[in-house]
Amino acid sequence: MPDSPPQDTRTSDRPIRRSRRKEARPGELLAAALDLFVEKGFAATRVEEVAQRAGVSKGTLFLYFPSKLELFKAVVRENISGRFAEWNDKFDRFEGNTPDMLRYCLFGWWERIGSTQASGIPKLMMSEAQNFPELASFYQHEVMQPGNTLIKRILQRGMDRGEFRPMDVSYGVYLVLAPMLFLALWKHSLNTCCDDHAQLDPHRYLSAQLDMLMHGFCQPTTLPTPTLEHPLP
Amino acid sequence: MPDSPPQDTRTSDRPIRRSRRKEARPGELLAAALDLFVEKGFAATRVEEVAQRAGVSKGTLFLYFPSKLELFKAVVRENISGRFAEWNDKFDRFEGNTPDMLRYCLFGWWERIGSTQASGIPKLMMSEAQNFPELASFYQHEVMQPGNTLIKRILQRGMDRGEFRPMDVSYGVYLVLAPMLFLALWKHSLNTCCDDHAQLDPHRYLSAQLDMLMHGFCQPTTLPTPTLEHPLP
Amino acid sequence: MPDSPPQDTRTSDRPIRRSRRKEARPGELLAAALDLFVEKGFAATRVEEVAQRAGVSKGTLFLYFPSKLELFKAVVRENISGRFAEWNDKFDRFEGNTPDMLRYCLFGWWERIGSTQASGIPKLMMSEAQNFPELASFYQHEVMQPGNTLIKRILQRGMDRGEFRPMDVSYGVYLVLAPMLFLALWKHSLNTCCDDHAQLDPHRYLSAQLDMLMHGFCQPTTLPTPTLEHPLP
Amino acid sequence: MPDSPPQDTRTSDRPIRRSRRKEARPGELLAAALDLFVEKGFAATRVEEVAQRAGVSKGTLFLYFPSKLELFKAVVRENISGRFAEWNDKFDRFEGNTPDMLRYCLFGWWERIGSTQASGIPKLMMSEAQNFPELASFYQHEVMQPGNTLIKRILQRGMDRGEFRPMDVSYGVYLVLAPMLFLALWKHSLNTCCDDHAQLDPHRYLSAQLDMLMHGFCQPTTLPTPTLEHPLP
DNA sequence: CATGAATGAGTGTTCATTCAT
DNA sequence: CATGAATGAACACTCATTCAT
Repeated sequence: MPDSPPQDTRTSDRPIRRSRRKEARPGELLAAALDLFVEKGFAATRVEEVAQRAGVSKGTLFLYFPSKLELFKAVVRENISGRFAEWNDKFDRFEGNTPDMLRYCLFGWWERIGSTQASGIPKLMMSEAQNFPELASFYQHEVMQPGNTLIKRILQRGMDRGEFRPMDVSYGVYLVLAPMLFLALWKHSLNTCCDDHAQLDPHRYLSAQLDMLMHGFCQPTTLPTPTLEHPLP
Repeated sequence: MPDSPPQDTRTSDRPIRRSRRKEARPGELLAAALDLFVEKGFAATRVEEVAQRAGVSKGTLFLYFPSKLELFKAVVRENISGRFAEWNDKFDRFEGNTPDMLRYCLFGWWERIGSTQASGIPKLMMSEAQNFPELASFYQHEVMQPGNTLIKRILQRGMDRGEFRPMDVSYGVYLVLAPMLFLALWKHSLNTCCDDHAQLDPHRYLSAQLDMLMHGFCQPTTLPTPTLEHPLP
Repeated sequence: MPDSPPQDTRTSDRPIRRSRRKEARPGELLAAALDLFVEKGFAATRVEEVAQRAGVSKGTLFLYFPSKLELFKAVVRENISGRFAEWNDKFDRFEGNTPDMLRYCLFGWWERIGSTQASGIPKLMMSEAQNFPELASFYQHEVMQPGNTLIKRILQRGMDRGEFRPMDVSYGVYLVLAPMLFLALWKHSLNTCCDDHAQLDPHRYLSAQLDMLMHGFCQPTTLPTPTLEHPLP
Repeated sequence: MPDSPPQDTRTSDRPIRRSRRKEARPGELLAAALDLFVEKGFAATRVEEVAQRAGVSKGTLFLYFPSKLELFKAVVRENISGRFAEWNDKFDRFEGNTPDMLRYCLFGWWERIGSTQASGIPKLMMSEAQNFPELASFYQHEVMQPGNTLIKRILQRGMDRGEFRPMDVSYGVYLVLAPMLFLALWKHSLNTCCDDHAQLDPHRYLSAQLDMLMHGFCQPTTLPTPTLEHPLP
């Protein structure tokens, strides 16, 4: 998410439409593609529908993205991988205790990704990875590895500072990912599958899961005060 | 742990030659279909490949199943919905305390479904439900509803017997489903996505999750002794 | 060009239509494909048109040939490469003098290939080889090499028997190919380009070219009596 | 052998700036187009690539040539048809004997066209003519007819002067064209098809073919001394 | 009962041509 | 003059489903 490019300054004397076009087209296509990929999956999404929803023709789409696969990669970069730089930065500058850091991380994820359409991408990958090896390896390198590394760094920090008990971080990662994954799936699949749409309050769910995690992770001395006495209403 | 296979009892009263034919073909087809649906998903599985793997021709498949969709339904019935009768039975006859019942339920699920190919079906539904509404409503009625009902009955039993605190069962259901879902996804997608194949021991994972659940569900007095002091190695 | 396969003997008691179908479909497709490839070239020929002309649907074509490229290869094998075995055989058993052999070779080529649609294939390759490398290497291995080898064997035989002067056979090959190529091009392109359709009698043209060749190739002693005093009417 | 380039004389009387612009762009485009048309054929050449190679945008190309087809026509005019005026002139002023004239004609063709990229155009027409009727008729009128007429005039001159035997000129034309065509094809296709790149020396090939032709065309009295005793090394 | 040949609608991608800037 | 963004028709190939044998 770089700021708007500095060209804008010398753009000022040019007609606005032209310069905005240059930004607008791919953006609209990426948004349409995100929606459709999340709704239907990679294979079932037709490029023509993406183009239509973005208000352009099929040919125009291929002007900006050389293939459906590259379009998908661009969607992932725009919505997920692009965020890791910022998050790693935040990690480096964070000064509080590690349980707070973990809490901050999960809630931050919810704000930026989990609560948006982007949370549909992990769901999508679950099923399409097998059928599109190139997609799988792309996602592995650009999302899973940086994400896992970030979580592992948090867990390691906790252990280094004596806040967390010694643990196998590559296992701990799963325990952190599980609630995120569940929320994403719930948002994009479960609630449309289940007829009684029990309202699952994401913040409360995350809080409860964090509390549970802390019981497993933390030394008794640093166990944070549970925000909620018990996670069930 | 699983009972002796129930087929034997049912088989005795059927004429042997005819009935075995009728079972044999569909049985092989269902097995092949389960494998392929789980591996590739519903849409990406080609009926011809199912037929080939079962050793019959494409035409023969359509002799037994009028469409790809019906084939899928049959797979689900064979592997999941067919089990609910037995489980509801067990529930009715269960005499122990409810935490044990929940534990028994999760581990039983793991033995019969979670550890088998059948656990790929929920993963599959996550993505295909949106594209095949008839599939979604079928799965909703034949799997989600009976499953949720069963879990709700357990939770309700716990509350009725004073073992569980009062709770919103339609929310509690999610907390029970979450670890099952996570294990299924881990088995069928995550471990193939993640490069460092951290060994996730399903039994230990289920135990740990159960302990966490119990902290949330149980009255302090009935809180079961945690099997593991802490869930991390 | 193998004989009809021996299965035919046990076919006798089967309904004729079925067994003939098995032969008929690919045959009709190959014929239609030959016509269209020769008329329009490889790239410009649409598989759907091939199918239509053969009286089947597009899908059926792909039932017999996995791709347009393989269809083309099959056309070439059916019409050209398949003949080389027979010709090499004839060469081995030929007992006359070499000038006669060469004459026999050129006229034989005209009867079997030159005068048929198949003579359009070399023309086609001239232009498509650059754009379809796989096609080029296929043609190189299955047509050019065997063909050139056959001609070189003839030239070598002539030299070995003292009928031909010593020569560089890889150059001599071109002199033999040139009139064949010209006839093929004339048949498939030139006569449609030229408005005055001067009738070029292929037999007379070949005879004249052969006489010219013999003046170059032969020892004065074996120079065959020119069939025509001079090649021009 | 070629004269000093005639452009210089024509250029002197034109205003420099404007005309150079007008020539420069189309000139680069025509050169790029010739290369690509010859390499890939008419249909397979993309106008965008032509523009790129000429260093201009696709839109600019269409500024100078209203369509791909007109671009091709311009290429042909620039490289082939434009030469006929000069050649007819030379014919009118030629004073030597007709066999020499024919020899001069063939070698002149080789210098100006055969040895350049332009010799790829006849090859190209062989295949594309069928698919682009407008192209075929253009080529027919602007190249084939003038070319054939020129050759016919030479043959007729030979007959009129008693140097050549009486012949059907519309057939004789083919005998003159054949070696030119073969050389052009060899240059642009055959040598890239054949694995053993036998070096074909164009001058020697033309000489040999001319000698052969003379045996057919000439009255014994005017039969020119063969330049080479026999055409094979 | 079993086969496998036949179908045809559907999809990702290319490219000549147009036109607003 | 020059650009390059936009278009949309075209095409190879796939696959669930049917049906004659």
